[in-house]
Amino acid sequence: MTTALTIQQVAHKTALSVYTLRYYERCGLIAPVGRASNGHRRYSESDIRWIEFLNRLRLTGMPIRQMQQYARLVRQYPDTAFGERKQLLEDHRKAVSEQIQQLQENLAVVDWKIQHYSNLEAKLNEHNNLNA
Amino acid sequence: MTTALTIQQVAHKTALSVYTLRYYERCGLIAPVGRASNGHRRYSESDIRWIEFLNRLRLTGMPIRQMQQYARLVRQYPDTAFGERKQLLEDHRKAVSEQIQQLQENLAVVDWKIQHYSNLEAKLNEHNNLNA
DNA sequence: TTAGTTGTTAGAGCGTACTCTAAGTCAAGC
DNA sequence: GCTTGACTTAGAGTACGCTCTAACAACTAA
Repeated sequence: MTTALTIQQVAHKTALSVYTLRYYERCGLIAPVGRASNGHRRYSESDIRWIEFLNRLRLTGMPIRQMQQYARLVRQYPDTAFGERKQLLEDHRKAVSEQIQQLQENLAVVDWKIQHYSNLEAKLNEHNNLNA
Repeated sequence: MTTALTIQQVAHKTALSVYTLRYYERCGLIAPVGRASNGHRRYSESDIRWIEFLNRLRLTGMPIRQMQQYARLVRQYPDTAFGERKQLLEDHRKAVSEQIQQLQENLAVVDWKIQHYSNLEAKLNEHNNLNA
């Protein structure tokens, strides 16, 4: 028996809103999901795996356009053309690595500023002590 | 002699657009900049240092609201209350560190997928060789 | 039977951070 | 004097990624 989850359950499981799940389906990020007899969506395990991977891409800042391109490749050539998909992911990995690098460099400057404030505080205290 | 730069020059130097520079001034991120006799902005070196630090905050993803709060503190208490500013930066540093952590974790999953595609490609090639 | 819950759709609205437009000013060069 | 170009302003427009609304459908429990 395969578990078929409702949109609410998937929203909880993936930390995406039901709005977002429907939105992603509308714009082709998620292939049309199966339906129960009443027309309600029922997500399969493979739907959920796909959504979870999408979410990884999203959380690394991949724009929706690029996720759409990736989704298109997967659907168009399910069992071949890994190269193109791999290339897309590798380009993204490179971009994210560079972003992490940038974040670390900029964070170092913020750290420097925090240290600067610590020094100023220390001097202020010293001054107060001398005048006590 | 202090160098006083035009908005164009500052845009080049900081990699922000002239629109953005004016926008930042409008919304209080940058204190009103000095003017030439013709009303054109002239940025001082300390203006530029401030803009460059703002840019660091921006590039680490600090929202404009928070930068406004920081700017307000700096202008309100220029020579005291370092504690509050320091706290703001420390909170931000924590948030950015966690974001970097998250990015690295999610990137690891992307890496795993890339590796997966490499393996599939290798199998595909092997198969083709056997049938050659 | 009726109220309540959970879903459906198309399409409108929103928050963020810019980005651009329109109309005008000012100084320099022809 | 006139054009050109760099600037000014207030305010409108844009791109992105959701987020919500309105109107309706289907099922359940009282």
